[in-house]
Amino acid sequence: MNAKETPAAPEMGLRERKKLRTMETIRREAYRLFAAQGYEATTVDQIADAAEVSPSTFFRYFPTKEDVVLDDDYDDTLAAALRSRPPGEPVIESLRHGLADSLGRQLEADREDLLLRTRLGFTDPALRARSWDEMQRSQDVVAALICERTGRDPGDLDAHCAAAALIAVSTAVVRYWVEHDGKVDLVPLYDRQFAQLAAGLRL
Amino acid sequence: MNAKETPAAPEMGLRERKKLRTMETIRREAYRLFAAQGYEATTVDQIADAAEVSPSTFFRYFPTKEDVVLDDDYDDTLAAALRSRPPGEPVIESLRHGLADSLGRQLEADREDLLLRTRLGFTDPALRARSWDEMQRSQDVVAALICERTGRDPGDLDAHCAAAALIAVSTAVVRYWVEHDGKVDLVPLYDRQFAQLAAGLRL
DNA sequence: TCCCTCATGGGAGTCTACTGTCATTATCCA
DNA sequence: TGGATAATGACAGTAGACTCCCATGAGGGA
Repeated sequence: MNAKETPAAPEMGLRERKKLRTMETIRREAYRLFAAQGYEATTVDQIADAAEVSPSTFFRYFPTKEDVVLDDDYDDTLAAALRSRPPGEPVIESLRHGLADSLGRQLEADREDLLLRTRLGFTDPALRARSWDEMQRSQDVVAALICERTGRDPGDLDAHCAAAALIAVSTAVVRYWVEHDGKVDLVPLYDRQFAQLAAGLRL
Repeated sequence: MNAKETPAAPEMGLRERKKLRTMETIRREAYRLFAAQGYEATTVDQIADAAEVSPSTFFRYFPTKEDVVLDDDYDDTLAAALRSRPPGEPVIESLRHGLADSLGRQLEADREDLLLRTRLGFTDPALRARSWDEMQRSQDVVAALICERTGRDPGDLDAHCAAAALIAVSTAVVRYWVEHDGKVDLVPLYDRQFAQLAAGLRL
């Protein structure tokens, strides 16, 4: 998921403001096309056309087509959110709050955009690899937190499995949210499913 | 993961035996090259060369390069394994046995091959999308089983979250196995981690 | 205002997955 | 053994991602 671009600080010149605008336009048009036709079916030329730039310019802004859709710092956000929780708290609680916080903020800011991007991540084959990577990274962040708090060494299997379960559940919740067009409230869903996990999945 | 090809039933003619052998050769050489240079870096021409066929022939056997690495029926196997368990059993138990069975069989048959393919699925960016899909399908199979056994409707979030957690844990276990070069015993790891899940991840 | 820098467009070119066609060669069957 | 059938190879061709290069024109500083 993409961090929102810092919107045109006043102290920068026309040149840089134009560059920012161009980048935003390219990204916006790309997402629009991806949503309408799928990622693979959308060519760089189409994106460039829609954004009214040349294909050369597209590649000056984004080294590859995939990069249009990349978000490097989601797990940093998550890590930060987690670190702000009291160290004595059960990990599952920290994560519940951490996710609610970071997602909540994004939801208020960009609801439609978030929904669109998340849906793309689930539905478009070529983008699922990306989502998987993000999931893995989040999982590693959570595993690291667990190890840190409980004094295990970083490769500990228990920690990684717990992290995997937690992240998988939150992903499943988000998937449910996407499949219901964002018309359900995320946070109570999280609460319930995390509680189920803590209770040991009696099924 | 690919099902092992049924190895040349005696009743088929030379033609078909040759076809099977060609297909196996292509796949084997492809995996060898993927392991050595990565998936993206390996071209179809290289695979064809290594398998001593023309590129045309490659595409006659595999519609796309990705298909070389595809396994359509892993989740069928899983579903079958699950269905063979007594319906009264807790789902977590069924899955534990189902996975141990199906994996156990593959382990005895193709240990090295399985390790190689699984590792590729984790490490190669372009193949991770595949792995994700397989995970999702397995997850849906498990979710379906849960719904079936507990009389929920198929979209039920509780069921999907439970399935997600279970599959995520088994994936994490397999990942650990791969990262330790297959030198640890899978089954006891499964047992322990599933037990942790059932106990509610007290961390 | 003048010059410098830098974003841009255009075009030519590469690489690789993938398609389609046709002649050749190997198996199969009567 | 001979004719039908099926597998193959060679070749030409398309499409799309990505690179390189060069001319042009729009900001920006003096």
